[in-house]
Amino acid sequence: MADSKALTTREADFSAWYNEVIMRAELADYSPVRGCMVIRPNGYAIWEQMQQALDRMFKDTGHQNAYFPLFIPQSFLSKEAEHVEGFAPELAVVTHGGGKELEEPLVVRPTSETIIYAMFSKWIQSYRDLPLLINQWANVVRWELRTRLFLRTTEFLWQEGHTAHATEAEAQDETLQILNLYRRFMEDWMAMPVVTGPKTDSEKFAGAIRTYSCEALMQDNRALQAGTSHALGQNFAKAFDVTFQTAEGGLDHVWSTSWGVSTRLVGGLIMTHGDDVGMVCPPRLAQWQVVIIPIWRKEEERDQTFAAAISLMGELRAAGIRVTADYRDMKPGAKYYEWEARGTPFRIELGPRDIAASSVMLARRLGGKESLPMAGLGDRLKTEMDTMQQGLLDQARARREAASLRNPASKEEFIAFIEKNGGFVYAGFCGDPAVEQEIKEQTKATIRCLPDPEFRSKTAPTTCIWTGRPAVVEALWARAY
RNA sequence: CGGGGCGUAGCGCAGUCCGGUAGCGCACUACCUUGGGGUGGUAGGGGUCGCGGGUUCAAAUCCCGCCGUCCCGACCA
Repeated sequence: MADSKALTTREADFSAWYNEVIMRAELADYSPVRGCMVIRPNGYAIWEQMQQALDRMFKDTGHQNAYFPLFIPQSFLSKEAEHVEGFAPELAVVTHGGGKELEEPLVVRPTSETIIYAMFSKWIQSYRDLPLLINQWANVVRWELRTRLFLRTTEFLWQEGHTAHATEAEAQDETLQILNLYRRFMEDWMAMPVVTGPKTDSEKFAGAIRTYSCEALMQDNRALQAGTSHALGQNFAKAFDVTFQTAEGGLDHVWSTSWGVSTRLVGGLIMTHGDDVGMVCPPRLAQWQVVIIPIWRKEEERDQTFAAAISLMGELRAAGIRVTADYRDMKPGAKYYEWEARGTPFRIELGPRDIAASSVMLARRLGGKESLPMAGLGDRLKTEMDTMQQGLLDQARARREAASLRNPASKEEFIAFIEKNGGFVYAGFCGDPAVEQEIKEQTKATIRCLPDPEFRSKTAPTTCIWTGRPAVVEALWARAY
């Protein structure tokens, strides 16, 4: 511990680096309850920005928010066979209430399909009630064996959409519309490029007929499942008797979908953009896009500087920039380190020299410091933010491509690449269980998804993070759409 | 549940082999100093050394038991 202020580098120990970034940026903390996370104000602010952006996108596509109970009767889970089988091992169960043992235990929701479809069956009578497009912002609990801050915690915050449709085609459109919405959010707001596509049967959601996911590649070259969208077919409709009268006068079960993203996205943001100084937050999701650091030597200078900072802050806020100022009595350098660790995109240093020259010193989180005239600063900052937002996306995409292998010539090349680099391998070995098993055992690689066409190699159709002969991929892919 | 590591101040750790006054860094409190990249100084607060038992004049240290926690495997938004 020669220098307790030095951050572990990503290169040296990614996991330790990740935890240190979270602690330094004061994003989250461990709680007294094992596996549960306390989200601190800085971390929650990022989640709030995400919520606002996503919520707007949901509303724009006709979805409405609602809220359903935290407790679900245990018997509800059992109504869908695959669903209960998938979630049983990770349920938290309430057996006592009001000092008495309950007649029927209540599970704390691991996801809300069951309670929501129980309600849908009361709400839906006619094809005129469809589609029913509902979203819920909520917390859920899954008793995972091993946890990591933001990425896999016992309790987490998320958004879960649940929709019911009259036809399979319409439900399928919804599933893909949301997948695309997620992708746009992750790329445009988080500057986190993703590969989209259907999951294999073994990886799909418990109870779904098809699962689509957004897969991102982190800086340790490991994949992160950032969001999922499920086509549930009529499975839950049949289990919960969600029927409607068709336009033709018949009776049918609805076709439903469900989809969600969680606070895991905050973890993804850290692992995508963070550097050896700490967090890097894309401007569009930053609580504070700009922080003003007043600098002074003497009392009279302080008053003058504070006044200038307040005035500048007012101007920038009027221009629609999220800006704050740090008036604390600390050395400027100490403040710089703190705001950099938090990931604040831009810092404005404002001292007597700048005020005299009607200029400011602008420092970018990604590096580079220059003196700019105070006039027109708002417009300049907006340009800077656009540049940074785009730069982060480009950088992340370039990193992903550098860590991707397309069309390995042999199983051996595939295994060697994964073992050496990790990353995404677009290849085609799935369909041969023996080879799949061998790769899994030797490399711990798994099939993330069967990439949508645009992500596949131009020379040959492939799948993401391992797969096989194009023909096999084509067959799986055809079945998924 | 299998294999391994660790429990000492809020955090990170030394001390344990070889028993003898409870330590260090960061953080915190007060004052002074400093202020365009973590300023320096002085003083200070904070511990049943994970829990229980045993050996001993004497246990953070040795012995036995228990508990907690972290990492690796099975699970995973």
